[in-house]
Amino acid sequence: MRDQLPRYPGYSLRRAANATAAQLAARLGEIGLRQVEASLLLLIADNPDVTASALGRQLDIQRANMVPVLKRLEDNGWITRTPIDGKSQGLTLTAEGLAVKKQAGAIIEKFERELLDRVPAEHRDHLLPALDALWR
Amino acid sequence: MRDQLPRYPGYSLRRAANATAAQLAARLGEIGLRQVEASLLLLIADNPDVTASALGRQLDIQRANMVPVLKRLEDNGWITRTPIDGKSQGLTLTAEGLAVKKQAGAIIEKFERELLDRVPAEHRDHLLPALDALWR
DNA sequence: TATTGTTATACTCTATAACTATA
DNA sequence: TATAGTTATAGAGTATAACAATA
Repeated sequence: MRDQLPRYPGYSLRRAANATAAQLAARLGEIGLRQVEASLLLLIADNPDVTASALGRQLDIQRANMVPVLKRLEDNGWITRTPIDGKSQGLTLTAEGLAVKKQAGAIIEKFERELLDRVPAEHRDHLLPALDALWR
Repeated sequence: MRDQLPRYPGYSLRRAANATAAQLAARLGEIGLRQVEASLLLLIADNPDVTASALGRQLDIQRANMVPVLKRLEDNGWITRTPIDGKSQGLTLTAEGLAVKKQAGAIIEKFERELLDRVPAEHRDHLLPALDALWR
């Protein structure tokens, strides 16, 4: 079929993102994690007592949509909430949460290494700077 | 906030794809189109009498999920279906569909040009080949 | 047997509005 | 006034199973 769409970088960007996201989702799925949950565990590990709102801003996820995601992390015993003041609560990993975070981190590190390996060497160092220009 | 995620090309790939997709969606929304509809109009224009199944394979969209999308294109009078054999039907743009396709094509061309312009010159030519390696 | 088009369904992701309580 | 957390809800996008008709 005649298809000019792959010549568009924006189109290929989306296809590449979808393809790689599906691969990572499959790997994280093996330990019962979704991508957003893995991202949250990594962020919370590096930022003890972070608030749900701050995490949402960092990941571009609306406050309202954080609620069910964090509830699942809490129900699994991976995070705890401690009051900061009357309206904010700090999120911190439990020991179990830290163990899962380490697993997730290892999966992600391996995935990202393999992803970069698939990029031809002459283009490899250009990928991240080019992507950065499109969203940061 | 401490955030190591942007150092991962796979993460940045997804963030960049989300950010740029949102921008294109906004522009296509001004003429009442979603991205998948624009892609379909472009593909059908280049492949008269293409089948729904073939389009789905090309865009990685399941047959079942093509039904409501194509129904909307048909309800708007942008495509017509003509029987090929007893079980297949060819899709072709109407004159109205072609007019909308041209508008969509112009929006996409402009969007893609501006997207590439945002990538620093030294990285620009590497973006598409790097992305291609991740999904094609 | 494989393919096409279709229906039904469910799950995820995302966006918006609104509310309470607190800073 | 602005922010944090929450509830409810609606719209997309996506995945699976199943079916009839046809190749």
